[in-house]
Amino acid sequence: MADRPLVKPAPISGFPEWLPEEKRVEDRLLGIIRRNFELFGFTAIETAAVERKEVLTAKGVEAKEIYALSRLAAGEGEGPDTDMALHFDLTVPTARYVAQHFGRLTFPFRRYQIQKVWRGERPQAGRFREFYQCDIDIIGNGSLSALNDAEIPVVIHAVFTEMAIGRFLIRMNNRKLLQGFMAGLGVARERAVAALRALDALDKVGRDKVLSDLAEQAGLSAEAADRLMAFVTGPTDLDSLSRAGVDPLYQQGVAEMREVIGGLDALGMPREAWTLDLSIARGLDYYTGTVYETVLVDHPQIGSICSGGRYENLAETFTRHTLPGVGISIGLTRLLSRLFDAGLLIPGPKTAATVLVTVMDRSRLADCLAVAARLRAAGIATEVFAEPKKIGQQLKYADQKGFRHAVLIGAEEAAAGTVTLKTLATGEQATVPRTDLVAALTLT
RNA sequence: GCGACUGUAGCUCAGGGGUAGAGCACUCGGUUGUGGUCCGAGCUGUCGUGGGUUCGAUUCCCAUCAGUCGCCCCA
Repeated sequence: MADRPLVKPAPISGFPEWLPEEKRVEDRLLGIIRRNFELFGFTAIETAAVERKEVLTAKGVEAKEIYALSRLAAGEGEGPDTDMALHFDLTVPTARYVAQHFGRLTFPFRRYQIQKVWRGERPQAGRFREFYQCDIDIIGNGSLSALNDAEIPVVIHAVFTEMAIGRFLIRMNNRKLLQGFMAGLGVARERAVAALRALDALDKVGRDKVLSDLAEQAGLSAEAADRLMAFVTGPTDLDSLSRAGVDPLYQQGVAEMREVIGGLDALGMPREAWTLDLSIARGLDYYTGTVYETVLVDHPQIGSICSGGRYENLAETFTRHTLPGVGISIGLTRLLSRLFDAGLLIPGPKTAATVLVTVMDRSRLADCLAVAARLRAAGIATEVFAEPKKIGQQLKYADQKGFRHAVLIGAEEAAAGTVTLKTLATGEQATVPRTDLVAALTLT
């Protein structure tokens, strides 16, 4: 037996696995997300874990980010390769889904989607190769009102408020402001992309570094870089913004922003929950208007926990219909791992049950099982300790797993038709008639 | 793709050319039906893998694999 070779159980980097008490926390957060998404009228869909490679690469995503599928061995006359790969986000599958089912969907289409995605990246702190994304998107047919851009952060606000993980801030911007402002400065389009990327790092690397990046990597003149920096760090009230540029694209951005802010106020979004931050650019270049990024105010090192934006034509690679959309994604796995690391979330019980029925005397096992059955029928999650061990060990088990109550049934209780109900946290014990046990547990 | 660091008990880690140790965890006990504290006893290892140097390697060297943390990019 000792000589039997073992396969060493080892973690695979970037594929997190939670312990039961951690998974319970994840499920609780998933429940909050799902409930709030539905509260705003988003309906769940699920797409396959795999897509055809040509679907995933249509948007110019780097191929090394994508895990492709192959079989370990090929059958007769065929190769091991397939044309399938694991999806790396939920936006591309949704675009394909919407184009594919266009005729049977009703627009504006509001869906939410909570699934794992896979990315062929090098893992590091808070960065995984398998993780949950929790997406909402609203997709219009031909057009989509800016009121939708306002509703998205309101949903996110509801989610994070209920999660109670500390103060958070939803930072918003509109890409047309940056792009229009740069057009006004005479910055060429291909340089603007590099400039947006440099700007996005502002609060990470600081003003001086961004200025030098704007000059060296985006090729902006010193004057253009200075004016861009002054704009981005300048006043963000709508009147100031309106005066800051005359480019048509810029003015369109101001108008959209005005509509979004009006919508936020009308929807009852608290002013302190969001801010207009002109440095938010977001890396993905399919965003064309509003962009969002959410951070925990007291833990900026955690980084963005939720981000998204508006795209003018979501499914252009799959259909000739014009389908504008706006959406956002919560990176739940990153959020969870960082909240655990920061001690902002502390795992609780290791069991889904609240009551452990102990077995003191094996000859009375049937009694114990009957009590458990009655509790379960009343909707109280209950476990029976089935191993022949001493009562002390059974209580130790109850303590370690985090049950709230233990039920003890010995000779005295059996004779009197009662049980002893012990509250583990306090050690308090009460003698309760069996017929009152459900009521006693429901009250506490 | 680039760089730095780390692989020794279930976990966190110490050690060091003569086949290994601590703390925690775990198991049992401290008599009858009571957990979290305390005390006692016990169990646990191909020292990541392969090769080289050596009388001898877990220890030194090389390679490899794995992991952690940065950069890039992003959730």
